[in-house]
Amino acid sequence: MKNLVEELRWRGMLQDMTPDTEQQLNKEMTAGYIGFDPTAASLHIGNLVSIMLLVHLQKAGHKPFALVGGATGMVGDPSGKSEERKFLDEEVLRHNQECIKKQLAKFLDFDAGANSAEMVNNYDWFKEMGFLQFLREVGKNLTINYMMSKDSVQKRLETGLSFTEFSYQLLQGYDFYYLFKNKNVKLQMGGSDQWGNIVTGTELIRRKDGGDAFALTTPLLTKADGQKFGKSESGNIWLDATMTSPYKFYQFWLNTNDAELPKLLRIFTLWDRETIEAFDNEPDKNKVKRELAREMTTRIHSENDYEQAVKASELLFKGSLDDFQQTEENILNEIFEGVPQVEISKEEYSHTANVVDLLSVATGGQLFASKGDAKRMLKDGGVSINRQKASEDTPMNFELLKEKYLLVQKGKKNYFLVKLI
RNA sequence: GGGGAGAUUCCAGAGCGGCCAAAUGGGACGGACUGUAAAUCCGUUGUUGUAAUGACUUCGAAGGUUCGAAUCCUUCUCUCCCCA
Repeated sequence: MKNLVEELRWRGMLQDMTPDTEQQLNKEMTAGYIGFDPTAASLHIGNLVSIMLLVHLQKAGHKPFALVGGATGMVGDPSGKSEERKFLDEEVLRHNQECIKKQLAKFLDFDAGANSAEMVNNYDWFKEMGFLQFLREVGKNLTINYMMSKDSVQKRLETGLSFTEFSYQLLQGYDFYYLFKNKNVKLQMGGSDQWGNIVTGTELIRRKDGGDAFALTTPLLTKADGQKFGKSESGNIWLDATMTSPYKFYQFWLNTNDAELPKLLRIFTLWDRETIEAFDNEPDKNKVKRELAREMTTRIHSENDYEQAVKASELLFKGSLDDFQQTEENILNEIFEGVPQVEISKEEYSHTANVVDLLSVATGGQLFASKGDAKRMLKDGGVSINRQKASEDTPMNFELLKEKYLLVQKGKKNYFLVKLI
C-alpha cells in the first residue's frame, strides 16, 4: 500500500483532512468514495480532478467507489452556487446518469481483486425511503444550528435558499452513512467546496453509530488569476467527444497558461515526481504543453483521436493552402472531424452577393450571429478566408480548396471549414 | 398575516418623463506585441443598414396616462429584508 496522503501532498491535491485520516489510510485498505451529480450529460475537466483522486486512491491500494447522484441530483447542491437552481426533469436526469456512469467506468479498474472499483447510485437507497422515515432516521441527528453554520448555507442566507437545497447536506450525509454501514466505506473525498457536506456525513456516522469516518478534500481548481478553470470561449470542456471534440480538447491543453502548467501536470497526469519536475524546468513551455495535451487527449479520448487532432492543428496553424490542397480528401475529412464545419449549398453560395452575407446569413449564423457582427469583425481585421485577410468588400471569387472548401478564420485560433454541397 | 425594498442589455450595477440602444466596471470577442502563453495597450460588445439627430425590437409580464415612458399609474408574477 502506498502512502496516498504523501502522494496527494506533493501533487498539491490536498486541501484538508479530518484528524487521523492519514493513519487510517496507512493502517489498512480503506474504501473511499466521491459523488458525481448528473447535472449534465457528460463530466467535464473540473470533475476530472475528483476522478483523479479516486484513481490515486486505487493506485495506492485502496478501494474506490464512484457514486452517481441520482437522488441528490434531483435536489441540487447549494455549495458554491449563488442562487437557487432550476430542477432538471427526471428524464434528463436519468439520461445524464447513464452517460456519466459510462464515463466513470473508463477511469477506474473494476477488476482489480480486493480493491476493485465499484459504482453505486444513491437513488437506489433513497427511492424507497419515505419523508417520515428520513426525518426520523436522518433529520433527528443533526440540529438546524449545525446545518445553518455551513458555509454553503451562510452564503445563501442573503440571496435565498429553499428548504430543498438546504436539505441537500442531509442527503449527502446519509449517503456517506449508508455506504459506511453497507459497504464499509470510511472515507469521502471531494473538492474543498464539499467539505461541509462531507463532514455532515462523518458527523452523522458518529452520532448514529459511534463510527469513525474520514474526510479529505482537494483544492478547487482555479486559473492563475483565480477564475474558474475548465471553461474556454466556447464554454465548458467536456469529456464527451460529441460535446467537446478531441481537436478542441487538444487545443484546450495546448492553450493553457504557462503559470498553470506545474499545477496541471501534477493534478491531471499520473507522471511521477521526477518527470514532472523535469518539465517544470523545461524552458520551452510549448513543448510541455504539447506533452500535456498528448497525455490528456490520448487518455480521455484515444491515440487515434490525438493523432487526428495534431494533424488538424498542424494543417490549420502551420500549413499552407498548398498543404491543404495536397492532402487527400478522405484523410482531410478524418482529420477535420472535430473542426467546426459549416455546410452551404452550391446554389446558395453562387447567389451570395458579398462576404458579409456569406459569413452570416448564408451560413445560418454559425460563423457570425448577425450581419452586424460579421461586419464589425471584418472591420477589425479579425476574419481571414483561405488565409487572406478579408474585408467587407472582398470580392466573392475565392478559390475553392478541393473544389468545395473555404477555410475561414475568426481571430487567430478559431477555424471553420465552409463546405459546399 | 403586517410593513419595507427590489426585478435594467452576458454578469454586477447606474439611470427615474424627451439629450437612453441605456453610464461605469467585469466578462467575452477582435487587433497590436508574442510562443496557438501571460502581461500590456487599442477596439468591439441589440437587429437592420440608403451608415443617419434613420427604422425596428429591448429595461420582470399585461394594460393605461402622455405628443413622448426603462422612467408616472393599475393589475399580475417572482425575489429579498423586518415584524408576527
